[in-house]
Amino acid sequence: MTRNSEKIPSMIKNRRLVERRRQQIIQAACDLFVRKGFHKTTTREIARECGLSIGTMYEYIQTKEDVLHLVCDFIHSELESRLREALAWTGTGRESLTRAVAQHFKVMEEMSDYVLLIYQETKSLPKEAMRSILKREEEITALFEEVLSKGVGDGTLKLAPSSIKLMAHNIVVLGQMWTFRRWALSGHYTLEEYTERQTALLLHEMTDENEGGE
Amino acid sequence: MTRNSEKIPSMIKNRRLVERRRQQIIQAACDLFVRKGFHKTTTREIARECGLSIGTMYEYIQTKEDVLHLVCDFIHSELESRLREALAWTGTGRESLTRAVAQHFKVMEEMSDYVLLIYQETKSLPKEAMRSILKREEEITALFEEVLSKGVGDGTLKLAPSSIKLMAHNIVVLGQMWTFRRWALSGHYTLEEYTERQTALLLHEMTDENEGGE
Amino acid sequence: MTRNSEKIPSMIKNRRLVERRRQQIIQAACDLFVRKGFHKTTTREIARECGLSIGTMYEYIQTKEDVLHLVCDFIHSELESRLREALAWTGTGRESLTRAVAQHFKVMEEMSDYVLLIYQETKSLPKEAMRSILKREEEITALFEEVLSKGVGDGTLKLAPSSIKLMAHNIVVLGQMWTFRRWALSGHYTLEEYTERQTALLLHEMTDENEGGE
Amino acid sequence: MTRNSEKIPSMIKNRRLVERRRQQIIQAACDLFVRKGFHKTTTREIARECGLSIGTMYEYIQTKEDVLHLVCDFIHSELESRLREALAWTGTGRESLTRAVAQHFKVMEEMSDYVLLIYQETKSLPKEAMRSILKREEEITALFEEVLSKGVGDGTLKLAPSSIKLMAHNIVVLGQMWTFRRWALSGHYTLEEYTERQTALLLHEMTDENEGGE
DNA sequence: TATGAATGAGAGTTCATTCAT
DNA sequence: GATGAATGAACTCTCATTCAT
Repeated sequence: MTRNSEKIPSMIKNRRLVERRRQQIIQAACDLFVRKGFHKTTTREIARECGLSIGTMYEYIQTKEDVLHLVCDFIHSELESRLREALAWTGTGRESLTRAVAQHFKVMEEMSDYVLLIYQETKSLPKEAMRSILKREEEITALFEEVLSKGVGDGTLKLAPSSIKLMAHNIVVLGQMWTFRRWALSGHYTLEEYTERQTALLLHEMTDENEGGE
Repeated sequence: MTRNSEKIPSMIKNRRLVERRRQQIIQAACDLFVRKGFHKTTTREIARECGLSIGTMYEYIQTKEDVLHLVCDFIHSELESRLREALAWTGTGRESLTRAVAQHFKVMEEMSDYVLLIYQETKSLPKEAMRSILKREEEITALFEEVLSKGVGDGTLKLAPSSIKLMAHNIVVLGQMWTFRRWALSGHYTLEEYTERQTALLLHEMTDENEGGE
Repeated sequence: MTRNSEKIPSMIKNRRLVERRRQQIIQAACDLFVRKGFHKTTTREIARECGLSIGTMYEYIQTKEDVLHLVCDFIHSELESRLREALAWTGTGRESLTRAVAQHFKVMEEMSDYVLLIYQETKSLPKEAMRSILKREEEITALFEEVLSKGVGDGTLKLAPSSIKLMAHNIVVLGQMWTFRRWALSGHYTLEEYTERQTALLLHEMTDENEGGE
Repeated sequence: MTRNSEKIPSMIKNRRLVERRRQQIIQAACDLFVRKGFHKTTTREIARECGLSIGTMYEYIQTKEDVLHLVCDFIHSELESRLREALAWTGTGRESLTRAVAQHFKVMEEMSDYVLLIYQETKSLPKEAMRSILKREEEITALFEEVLSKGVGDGTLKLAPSSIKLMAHNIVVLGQMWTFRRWALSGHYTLEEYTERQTALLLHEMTDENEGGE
C-alpha cells in the first residue's frame, strides 16, 4: 500500500528486504515522531529503536526526510484502507454516509497521534514529497465525494453538485478536528456524542429544500 | 494586547524599550518562521532581520522558544482583536453570526500564513507556553459561543444549548480550514463563494425544527 | 590595610569614594566567589549583589580580574591582622608560638571559605597580581619565623637556624590543611583536638637535642 | 588503572578504542590544563591537541567536565601507583616510612604541575565526580596510615593510635607543600634538603616518649 | 549487506566590557 | 559620577551523513 515507498531510492537491490527493513524503520520512527516530534528525534534514535545500525539504516533511505515521507505515507495508507472498509457495505447514499462518517471519526480517535503527526510535520517535507502527501489527502476526501454523489444520485441527500467537494472537505476536517481540538472537546463530549451531533448537523444540512448555499 | 509578553523575563529594565524591541523581534520572526519554519530559522537570522545584534536580542528574550511564544501570542492577539471588531455591530443574533463568520473567514484569508504557523509550530513550545496559547484559542471560540447564545436567545437561531460549544468550534475550524486546505479549495472556490456556502450550510443547520442532534 | 588597592586604577578621583565602593564590591564578590567560584560568577552578579550598576562598578575597576585581586588582598589583610593580634602578647618564644599556632588555626577555621578561595583562584590572577599575593603569603609566614627566632633566642625552642623558615612554612600549611582537608579531618578530630595534637607534635620537634635534621 | 573511566559513558562501543582515545584526550588535556587552566582551555583546543575532530572527541566524552574528571583520575592513578612501588620493599616500619616519604616527595617533585592542577581544579568538577576524587585522595593517605601502623606495631615508631590518621595527613600535605609552596621553598632548599629535614622532624616526632599530644 | 567510528559545519547561548546619555 | 543598553567574539555541544572495513 505504501506506494510512494518505491520512489525513495535504496542502495539495496533485494526489494523484499527493502520493504521489510523499511517497515521496521517506519514503526520505530512513528513512535518517536509522535513522542518527540520530527526535529527532536535523531537518526541515531530511530536506528537504535528499529534495531538497525545507523549505517544499515542509511542503506535503505537517503535522508532523514525520507523517513518522514515513509511515515506520512504509511499513515495515509492506514487511514485510507480503514475508511475503505466502511465503504464496502451497501445501502442508500445517506446510510453509507452515516456509516462512513462514523468510521472516519472512529479512525481519527484511534489514530489520533498519527493524524496530529501528519498535520504538524508535513511542512518539513521537501516540496516533491509534500505534494505526494497532499495528493493522498485529496484521495481520502474523494472517497467522501463519491458517497455524497451516490446520495445525491439516489435522492437520499440534497446537495448542489458544486457543493459536493466542499461538503467532503468539511466532513474530513470535522473528523480531524476531533484530534487537534481534543484538548477542548473531550471535556464536553464523548466520541459517541460528538459523532451523533455532527452527523445530525450534516444530515440536516442535506435534507429538504436546502441547496447548499447556491 | 500581547498580554503574555509580560511573563517572559528580560534583562532590560525600561519596559517601553522592551515592548518596542520585542515588536521588532516579532515582526522579523513572523516573516522568517512563515518562510522557513521555526526549526530552520536560526537565532542569528532573526537578529539580523530585526536589526539587532545577537547579543542585544538575547537581552530581550531568554531562549529561542520565547520568540515563538511571543510570535504565537502576537498572532492570537491580532486574530482576536480583528474578530472583536466584527462583533461590535448590533443586530439580531443571526445577523451577528453572519457578519462574524464572514469576518472570521476574511481574517483567516488575510492572516493565512500566520494561522498556519500557529497550527504547525505550537507543539514546539514548552508546556507552559503551550497551555497559554491553547487558552487564547479557547477564548476566540468563546466569542462565537456568545454570538450563538445571543441568537438562540432572540430566537433567530435554533440550536440545542448543549451544542453551542460544538457549533462554535465548527465555525472556527471551518474558517481555519480555508488556510490549511487552501491548496485544495482555492482551485474550486473563491473566498466569497466559500464564505457564502459555508454560511448557508451553517444557518440551515440552525433553522426550523433542527435541534442539533439532541 | 588593602595596600594593593592603590595599584588598581579607577576612573574616579575621590579616593574616599573609591575606597568605600571597593569595599562594597569586595564584600559582594567574596560571597559570590565562595559560593560559585570565580569563573562561574558574572560581573553582572557582582554588580547586582553590591548594589551598583554594572557601569558604575566598572568605574572602580578595570577588569573582572581586578575584583579577584581586591578580594584576595582583602582576605590576606584579614588573615594577617588577626594573626598579628595573637603576637601582641608577651611571654617566652615557646608560649608565643603556642598562642600563635592556636590563633592561626582558629582563624583558618573561621575563614575557612576564604582561605579555600585563595587557594583555588589565585592562579586566575594575572602574573603581576599573583606575585603580590604570594608576597603577602610570605609575609604571613615571616610572622612565624619571627616567633620561632624569638624562641630559639630565649632558649625555649630548639631548632637549627636554617630550619626556621621550613618550620614556619610547615606551621602555616598545617593550619591551611584544616581548611582544605576538612572533608577528611573533621570526621575524626574537633578543631581543639586538632590544635592540641599538632601543637604537641610541633613542640616535641623543637625540644631536647633535636637539631631539625642538620 | 583509571578506574572511574568506566563510569563515564561513551557513544563508541569498542571498549579498547574508547580506552585508547581517552588516553589521547587525557594527555592533551593534562598539558593544556596545566598551561592554561581548565576554564581557559577550550574543547576545540583539546580536540586539536589530541588529534581528534571536535565531533569525534565528543563521541568519547559527554561534557568538558568529563575531561577534567578523566584527567584528575589519571593523575591520582599515577600518584598512587608510584607510591605503591615504594611500599613494596621490606624492612622495619621506620625504614618503610623513610622510604615512602622520600618517594612521595620525589613523586610530588616530578608531578608537580599535575598535583597543582588537582588542587586548583577539583572544585570545578560536578559533585559526584568530586566525591570520587576525594576518595582517591583518602586512599593515598591510607597508604601512609598502613606504614605508620606497621611501625607502631614493630615498635620502631612511637605514636598514639588516635594520631595515626593525623600523621598520615601531615605527611601527605607536607609533600604537596613542595608543589604549592615551591615559589618560596625552592629558593632555600633543594628537594634533597627538604626531604632530609622533613624526615628528621617527622621521625623525631615519633621517637622516645612522645605520645603525639594525647 | 552490515557496521559504527569519524566528521565539522553550525546551532543556541553567554558575558566582559564599552560608551552615549 | 552614575547608568544600563548594546555588542559580538567565543563558548560548549549536536547530529545528519559518509565510508572504510
